[in-house]
Amino acid sequence: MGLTKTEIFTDKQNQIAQYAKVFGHPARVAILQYLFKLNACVCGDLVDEIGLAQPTISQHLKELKNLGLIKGNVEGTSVCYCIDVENWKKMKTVMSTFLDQDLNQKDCC
Amino acid sequence: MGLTKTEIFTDKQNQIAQYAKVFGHPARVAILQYLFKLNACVCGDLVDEIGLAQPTISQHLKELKNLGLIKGNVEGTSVCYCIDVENWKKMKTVMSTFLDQDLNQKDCC
DNA sequence: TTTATTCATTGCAATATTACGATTAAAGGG
DNA sequence: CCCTTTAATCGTAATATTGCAATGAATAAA
Repeated sequence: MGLTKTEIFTDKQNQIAQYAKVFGHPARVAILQYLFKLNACVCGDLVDEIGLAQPTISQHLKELKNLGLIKGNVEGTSVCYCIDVENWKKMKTVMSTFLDQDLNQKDCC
Repeated sequence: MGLTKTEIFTDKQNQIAQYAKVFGHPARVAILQYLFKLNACVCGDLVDEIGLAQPTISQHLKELKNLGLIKGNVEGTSVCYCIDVENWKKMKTVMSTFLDQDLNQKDCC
C-alpha cells in the first residue's frame, strides 16, 4: 500500500520518524552540512556544490523548509538559505531523547 | 526516477542517510523503543504491541537487522530480539557528529 | 522594453516503500 | 506421524520518493 499508518503511533513516534525521514537522503544531509560549514547564508551555489539538477535541489530544499530546519529569504533574483537555529535545537532535543535511550541492558541474545 | 544517486555523495553522508532512513518510519521507532523499554529480549509480542500485521512487522525487523541495530536469536519456534548495544553506540557516534554541528552562526536570514 | 538570471513549479517516468493475504519452513507437543 | 505455533518469505496492490526536462515568475541588467 505504500501508505504509512500514522494513526496507530504516538505523536512523538511520528515526529521522530518525520525528522529522521528528512535526513534519510544523502542530498539533504549534504545540503545541511554545507549550510553549517559556510556558517552563513547560501545564495545559490548549492546546485554547483551538490551534483544534482536545479529542480531536484529545489525540491529537497522545500522539504527541509517544510520541517522548519532551514529558512529562505529572497534577495533580488536569488534566494538565501540558512539553518533555522531555533528549530534545529528543538529537533536535536527530540532526536536525542530517542537516540540516548540506554542500555542498562546486557546482551541477552 | 526514484533512484537515489549515492555515487555523488561521501560515504559518511550515505551512512548518515542510511541510519536516518531506517528511523524514518514510526513502526521502526516504536519497535526500538519497545526493545529498550523491556530492557531484555522480546520473543514475539511485537505484533500485538504494535498494531501491524505479522508480515509487516517481520519486514521492519529485517531492515533493523540488516543495519545491525538489533539482533535476533532463534529459541524453539520463536525468535528473540534485542538491541545490538555495540552497533547502537556506533550509530549514535555517527548521528551525533551530524546533529551536533554547531552553530556559531547568527541568524542571517 | 528586451534579455538574462535565478529559483519555484509542473508533469512525468523510474524506482522504492509500505502493508498484508497466502504460503512456507521449522520446531514442539500430542 | 499429524497438528499447532511462530516467524520468514512470496506475491502483489497502493502509494511515496527521486530526478529531471520544460516551463513559469520575478527581479536585475542592458
